Amino acid sequence: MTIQKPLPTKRPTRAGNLADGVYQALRRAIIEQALAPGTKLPEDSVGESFGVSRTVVRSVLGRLTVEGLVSQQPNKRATVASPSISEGRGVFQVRRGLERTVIETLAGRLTSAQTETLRAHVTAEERAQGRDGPESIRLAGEFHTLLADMTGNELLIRYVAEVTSRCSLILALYGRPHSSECAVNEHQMIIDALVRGDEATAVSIMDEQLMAVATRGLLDLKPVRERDLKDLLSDYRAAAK
Amino acid sequence: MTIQKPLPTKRPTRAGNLADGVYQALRRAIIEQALAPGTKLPEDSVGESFGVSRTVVRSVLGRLTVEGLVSQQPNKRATVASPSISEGRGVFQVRRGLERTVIETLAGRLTSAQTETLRAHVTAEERAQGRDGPESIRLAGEFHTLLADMTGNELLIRYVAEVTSRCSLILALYGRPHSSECAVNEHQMIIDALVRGDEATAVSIMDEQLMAVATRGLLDLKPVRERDLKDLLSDYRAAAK
DNA sequence: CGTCATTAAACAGTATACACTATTGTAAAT
DNA sequence: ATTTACAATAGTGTATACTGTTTAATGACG
Repeated sequence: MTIQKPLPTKRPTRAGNLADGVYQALRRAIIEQALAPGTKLPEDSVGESFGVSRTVVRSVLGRLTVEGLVSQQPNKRATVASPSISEGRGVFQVRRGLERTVIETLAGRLTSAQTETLRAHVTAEERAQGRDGPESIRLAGEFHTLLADMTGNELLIRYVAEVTSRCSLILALYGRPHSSECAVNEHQMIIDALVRGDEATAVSIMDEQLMAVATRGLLDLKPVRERDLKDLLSDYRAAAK
Repeated sequence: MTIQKPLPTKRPTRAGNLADGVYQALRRAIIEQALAPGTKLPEDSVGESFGVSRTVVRSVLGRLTVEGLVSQQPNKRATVASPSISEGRGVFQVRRGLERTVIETLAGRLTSAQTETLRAHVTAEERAQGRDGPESIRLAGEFHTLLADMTGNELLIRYVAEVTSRCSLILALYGRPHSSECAVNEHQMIIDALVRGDEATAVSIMDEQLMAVATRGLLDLKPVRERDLKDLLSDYRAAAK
């Protein structure tokens, strides 16, 4: 039998779910670039910094890995994911398909309350437009998850949230400083089309916009930035082996 | 300090990754209905039956929960998911969108080797058509994941695999005994359209087929079957509380 | 008999211990 | 000086221990 010591400064596990909190925090940290892609995430250190044990961190890292924000390989430290450009393109392509489904589901079926919510959001976007980059970016992203939420389709919501967060990462890596002034106006047009049930128009605006972001706006630019050096080297090494 | 006992019959952890094995096994068991929807999955029992500890089981259940094959709520036992009809519809809708993206990606871009593989698969489907339900169903499903694989889009592959497996669950719950004799022919037509780059036709056949499965073929039928009884009861009990 | 309270058994959440693997630093040998 | 061997370190994989919560069983009381 094992002899136990009194556990001095240990609170007896009050909360039901530490993992969720850590998950949210870590996720935000990654999306908002507080943790740059490639950053090492040893379970111990992360655990210490959140005041939880490896068990919790481990489950969180697992979730984030599934979502593509963290990459893990066996017996190696987890790192903040740093997707390649082609992965990035792939994510954007899937996103286009998903958002089209969102639009199709919503066209002509928005309640007035929902319309109101959307218009209010666009107003907020307009207000934040001139100044404050991060805020503006966040709002632009939220427009899409907001739409997805309104479908009430649980899976669709999850997938859109996932691709949206991955796109944030990708844009941070490969996007040019800032090129989203066009968004607000188009968001307005999407809402209008949605309200009058003009599915085709809504889809085409949305698709166009995402397409633009994925190609002209961002990915085709210069992909090499400081933090990618390591990735590039590893690619070359693999090819040379 | 804690006093440790010698750990008598403990093997020193040979393998690097038990979780993957258990994951595969459990996943198959669920998809193939060896574990019916609603089956309780206590961490201890599952662990014992696979000869691993709760730690491993826990991570596996987490993964499966994300994929929608298992459902978990805090402090309750995990169960094999038993999606509602409306969830089912939602999954099918997302699936339609994803598969459309697959078709669009592939149209006019199939290599001859890929075409060969697809035709061979359809041949296998034809052979299995008359007899052996399970085999036939499995092949019909694999046609879709095979297509997805050919896109080379990692995320798309994962999503299609996920919705496909969820659809298996849903069909098992709400589908009529067997109504997939139409599939083979249409698969052939999709390949043809894909090869000659006729995106519109390929999309419409695929979409039509999935739509048919999701509405006429399956979901609108009688949703209540024996194994749902327990679920229904639990719903009522919860509502009555 | 049925209903509610009380207790016992399962079970999940979390932390920690130990085995194993990868990485890194360092010194010997060429 | 460069490479190889090996030890020390850091980190993951997994099992187990313990605490708190849910659920089932038991019994008291109406």
